[in-house]
Amino acid sequence: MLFCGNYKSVLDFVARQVFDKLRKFVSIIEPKATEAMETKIRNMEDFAKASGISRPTISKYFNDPNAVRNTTRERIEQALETYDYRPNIFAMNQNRKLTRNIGVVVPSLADPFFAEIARNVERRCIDAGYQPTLYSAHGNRDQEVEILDSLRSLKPAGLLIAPLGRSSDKAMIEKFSQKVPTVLFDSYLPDIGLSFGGSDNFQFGRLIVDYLCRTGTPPCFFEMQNPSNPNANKRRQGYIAAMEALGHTPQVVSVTGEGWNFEEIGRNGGLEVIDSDGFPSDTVLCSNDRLAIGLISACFARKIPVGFESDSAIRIAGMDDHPFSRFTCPPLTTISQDYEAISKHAVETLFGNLEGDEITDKVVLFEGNLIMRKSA
Amino acid sequence: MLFCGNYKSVLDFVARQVFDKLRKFVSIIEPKATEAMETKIRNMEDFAKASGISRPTISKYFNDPNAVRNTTRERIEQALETYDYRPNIFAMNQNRKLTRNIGVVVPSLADPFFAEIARNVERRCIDAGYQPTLYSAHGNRDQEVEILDSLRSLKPAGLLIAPLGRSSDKAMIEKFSQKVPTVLFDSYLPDIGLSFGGSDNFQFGRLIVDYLCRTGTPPCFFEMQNPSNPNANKRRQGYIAAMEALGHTPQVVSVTGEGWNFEEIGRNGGLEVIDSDGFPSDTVLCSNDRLAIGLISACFARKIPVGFESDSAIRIAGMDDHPFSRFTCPPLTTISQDYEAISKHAVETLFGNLEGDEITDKVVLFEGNLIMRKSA
DNA sequence: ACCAAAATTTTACGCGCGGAAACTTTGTAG
DNA sequence: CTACAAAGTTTCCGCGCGTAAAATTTTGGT
Repeated sequence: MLFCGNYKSVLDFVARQVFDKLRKFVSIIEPKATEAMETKIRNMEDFAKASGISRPTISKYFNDPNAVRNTTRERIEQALETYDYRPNIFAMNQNRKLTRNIGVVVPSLADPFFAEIARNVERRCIDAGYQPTLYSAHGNRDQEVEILDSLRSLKPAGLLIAPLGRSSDKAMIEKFSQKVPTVLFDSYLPDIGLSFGGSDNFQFGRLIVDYLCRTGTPPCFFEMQNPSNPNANKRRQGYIAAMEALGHTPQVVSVTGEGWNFEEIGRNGGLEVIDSDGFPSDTVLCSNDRLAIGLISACFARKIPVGFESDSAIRIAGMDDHPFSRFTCPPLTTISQDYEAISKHAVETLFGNLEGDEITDKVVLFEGNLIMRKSA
Repeated sequence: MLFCGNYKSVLDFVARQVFDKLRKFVSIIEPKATEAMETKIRNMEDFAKASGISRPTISKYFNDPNAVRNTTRERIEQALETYDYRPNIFAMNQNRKLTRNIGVVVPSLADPFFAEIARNVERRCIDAGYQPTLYSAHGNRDQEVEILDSLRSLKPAGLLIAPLGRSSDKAMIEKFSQKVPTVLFDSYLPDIGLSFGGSDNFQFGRLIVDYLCRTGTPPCFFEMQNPSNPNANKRRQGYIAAMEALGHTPQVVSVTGEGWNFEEIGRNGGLEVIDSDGFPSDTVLCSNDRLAIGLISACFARKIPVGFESDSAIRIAGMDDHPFSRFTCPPLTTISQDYEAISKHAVETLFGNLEGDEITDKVVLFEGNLIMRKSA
């Protein structure tokens, strides 16, 4: 017999011959083989040895499975199933300039709206092969700063942040965004980050004012005096513009209150208004659903029937399509935010940029949809 | 002049003399000094050099600030302010057997109850000098498994988990808890983890049944047919025991529904019951507040007035003191869970154990308080 | 069957820190 | 002042992996 070819193919050939000869003993051999498999894989080197592939190649595979040849990838993935090895993420991230960590920051997780959008964003990050870590500023400027501060040491590949808004430390966020690719969502901060994606809050006003005027008395606008969220201002402006376009006089009712307990503020503010002069219109458009929930609660307390039916005394509408707004009494008419579109924009813009795409739009606004329920 | 003492004290002496001579130039020197300070501290070695303390001591300080002498700690902390260096957490955790990472896992962040308790737990971890990372299983068994799986690679010092409950992969959690100190909260899994702390759901039933019976018709019990959370069973049992103790016949109304959309389930189930035979009592105790919110919504849809007043047709009570339950129409009478006590127990038990304390109680139950509002 | 291009292997170094060992300085007590 | 334990310093090694360069092998197409 003549051996031709490189030593590897010769070895392959010999190995196959030997294995065929030994096949009848396979039942005896196998227990030993599994025993050998049990030898703990402690690091990439062990795994490389066990899988018969060099460590640098394994390393390449974990950084990008497509960076290795198909056949190699298959061999690695097969070995991976056998030995269930996973690289030490601390050692990985130590030398890598760019980790696959993504910081996800929202102003308040106690607000189901943000909980929902955070969930959506999180899922998308994981699906894209990144590792999101979720943070909530709990409505607090210092905590937002603290989060960014501790985020630095995670060397994140990117940041997806819904800023607190007015109370954010904009300089801090801007500084951070210059080091780490950052995409904003929900709440806009001028000239910060790669891009911003959120709802067209101005359009919200037009949409719902049109509807409310078409079906009854033109609405007044119910809001917090010093809204922490810039969206509230856009919404007020949208309301005013829409009213004026229709030839009505805008009427804004501002109530005091600090912080993020919007339901509480809406309720207390509502009670105050009701107990003094009352609302200037029998239709109240609230700056957001949570205020509306509080206001509905206040109306109930004062036995004022809410709804669009003839036996009702007041119509109330909100904005956001908060997860709970369909369970208020009556269910809340509102404008839905496009959760999916917003989270999709944020994630895809960030990852697109990380992979070299150009940013096409600095600001992307998504339209809301009118959700008609019983309250207005 | 004669120099006596070791070379360090001599140097110190000389340095002080030199410095005093140069004091008048301090305004000239300082810019240079700050310039020197700007020399980027890239690692612990640089920082050690800059602060004039050896690297191993710096290392000790970061692992436990109390492990170094007071004067040394002050010097380090002063240098820390000057140079704002922070150790590379990846390099730190690579060699340390025990990180300061704490995994915090809740079944669903979209539920404000868990959002709230998670916030509480998070805060306590940070205050204790640990680094919590928050995860939500989103009501999904696979995601819970996935979280624990990816948590492994973070080498967490401990795990604080509110399991999904019935649908949890108990074997997985148990296996995990044998490697990582684990404390359960909210939802009990027998014989898993160091300790469990949660509400005494059995007592909830007694408390509210007593109240409802004292003030009106004995309640029926409204629940999901296959509650994913074991607390629901305890609550039913508590209801039944309390009713029997008072000589009443317990009546349980179970509605179908899967998942974590409790409001939806409560609403649909409520509509179904109302539209067929109606509830067996004019007082309905709901297994949790979210079901109650759904039921109130159903009653409103059918124009059934809810409340304890004479013009009402049905009384509804819940359990949890959900953040929104005070804004329902009418505000929901319920049993409050002791968020503070539960999170405190979880955190303190875990950290106590990490620092060598013995576990005193495997199971700790906290009593709820009756929150009387208008709904019952 | 041959050859250039692509992929893999070999070899070697470094990241930033933890931690051990042997030694020196410091603080405190007798 | 001496003695001694505690704290700090020096020196060294290793963790698990990224990454670069050079050598080698494999691949795909002619």
